Amino acid sequence: MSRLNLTLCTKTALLPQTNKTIAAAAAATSTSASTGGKWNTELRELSKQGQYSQALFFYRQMLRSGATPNAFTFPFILKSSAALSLPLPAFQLHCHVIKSGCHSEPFVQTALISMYFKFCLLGNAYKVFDGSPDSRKLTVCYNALISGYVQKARFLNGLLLFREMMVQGVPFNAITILGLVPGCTIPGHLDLGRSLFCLVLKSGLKSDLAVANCFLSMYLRCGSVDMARRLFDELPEKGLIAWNAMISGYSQNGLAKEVLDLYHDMQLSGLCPDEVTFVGVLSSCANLGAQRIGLEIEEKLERRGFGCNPFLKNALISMYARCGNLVKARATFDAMMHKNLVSWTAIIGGYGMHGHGEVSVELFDQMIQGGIKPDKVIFVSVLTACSHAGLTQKGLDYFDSMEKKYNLKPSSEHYSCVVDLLGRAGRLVEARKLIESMPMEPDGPVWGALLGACKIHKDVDLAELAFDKVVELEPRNIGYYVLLSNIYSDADNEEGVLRVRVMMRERGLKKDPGYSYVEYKGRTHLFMAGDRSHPQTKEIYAELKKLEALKIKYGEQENDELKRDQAIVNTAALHSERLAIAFALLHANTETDILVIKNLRICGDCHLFVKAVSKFVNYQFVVRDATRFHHFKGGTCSCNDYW
DNA sequence: ATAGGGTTAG
Repeated sequence: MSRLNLTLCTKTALLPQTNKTIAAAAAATSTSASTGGKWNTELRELSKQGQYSQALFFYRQMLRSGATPNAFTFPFILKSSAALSLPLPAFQLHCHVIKSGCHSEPFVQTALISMYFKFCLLGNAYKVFDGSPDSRKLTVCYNALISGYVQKARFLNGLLLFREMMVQGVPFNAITILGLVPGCTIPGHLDLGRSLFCLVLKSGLKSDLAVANCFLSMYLRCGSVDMARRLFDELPEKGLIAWNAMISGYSQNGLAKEVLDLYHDMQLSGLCPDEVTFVGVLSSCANLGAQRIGLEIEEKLERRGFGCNPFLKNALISMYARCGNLVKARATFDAMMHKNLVSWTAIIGGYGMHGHGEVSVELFDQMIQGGIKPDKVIFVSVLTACSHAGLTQKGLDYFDSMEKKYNLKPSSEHYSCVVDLLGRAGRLVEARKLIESMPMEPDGPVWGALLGACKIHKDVDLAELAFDKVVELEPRNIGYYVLLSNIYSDADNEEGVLRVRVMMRERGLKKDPGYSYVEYKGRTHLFMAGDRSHPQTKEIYAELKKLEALKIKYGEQENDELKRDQAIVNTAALHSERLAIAFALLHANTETDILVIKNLRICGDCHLFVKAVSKFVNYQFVVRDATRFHHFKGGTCSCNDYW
């Protein structure tokens, strides 16, 4: 009889229909009511598969059948209750634990502790730990407590407990470190992270892959990219997670080129990228305006069956939006079944940065109508959209609604948006008043927004005030010096221009050396003026010569406008751009090619240069600078301003 | 058999 039961159980456990599983298992076990064993096996399966509500249901059946839960039952049940965010059963379950006399079992205790942490009931969690003298000898209990405190932003409590462990002589293990280290990412604790790292090196845990990955992501989250890279390079074996951590860490720190290089290296190493990898890579494509790589990745995603991953969908929306392909961004967005706040933020921000503020506002209202609650991040997108589209009143209304309607405290980032909003509209006095009314200390971007507005509306006096403030806060941000210098220059104030220049020299600030880069086959190629470091330098310079030759061919034509362009090809753009374009021409050889070039100085002469070159070729150029997308085709250019 | 953990979008 009992053998028959066993087969029944295992068979049904494999069925996807859980209700059947429960019924069958319940029927099967009802004959041997007092032994918890088969119940526990079933509970483990349900909990493993994430079917938590079924697990709880099953537990109730178990009690009804008269079986007694034991120390092997509760960990599953407590975990299920925590996963379902049902605090009421949590207390009931705690009572059950006590009733069945399992409360001093270490595994049950740990499960109780972590359950209480999931419900943010830190006091209750600590009481479980404190209430039993044995728990102070157990690594597992400390582990649960430490990781709980760290996850609930109580790093200090976690640290104190870790110290207590050391003092008491309780051994720590890899899990202890994994729980504690993420807390070192809060500002000012990196040194602590480093000491922990030393400790781990001595303890022999360094060979634990998870521990190494944990430190890796700690460094990356703290912005210590170089340190992270060193650690990464030293890893004896790099798993997928290490690559992913490094790639998304670069991506979050704005090192988009490094992301693409690393993605390339990863493929060379024979590892297969997964969803997490692609999220990081796509977000870097967005930053570089590298739509073509983005498109390739989208194809790959479809092939790999990652088409439905919401993280990836959102990354795609953002990538297309930031590359200026609003049509595709919108199509991706519209096709998404379950749009979340991030999806909305991406599309709203996309329209905003390309000057379609009205669409952004419309979408935002639509989102609110749909019952999605906005957060601080989306307000930044909406406010920026309003200011770039000149929707001043609308923006002010939204800003007002943040606190009143949605109980969101504006951060200084929101203030800088509104200063920008007012400033662009020429309401400089109000902008300044807003800054003075801020509940927190205004930061660089806030004063910078005012300075930018002064440039538009030619207010030299206010500009000087804003500059004094912003330079105090960000003395090494060269952009502000350039801005003020331009303001003086617009006002024909030669003395002012000179003063700024002297100031820059005294502080040792130099304009960044000009560089340009082109993306090609998943890699980004960087060129500086006079650069000969590229492996294809020879060919590139040859191509450049051919470009010069074009001018001769061109000069034969009798057309004034063309002659002017020819002169520009000849004399204008800086060397780094020429190299980048020569490289691009060298490699592009299909008619549908779109060359995406990110260029920091696609202004004036360089703009005309690319325009002239595009007359000679069948390719399209998309050049992205700090403020616009420039789309060159057949000698014409259309610009999509962000602003 | 059972807890605790490393990588993901705006």
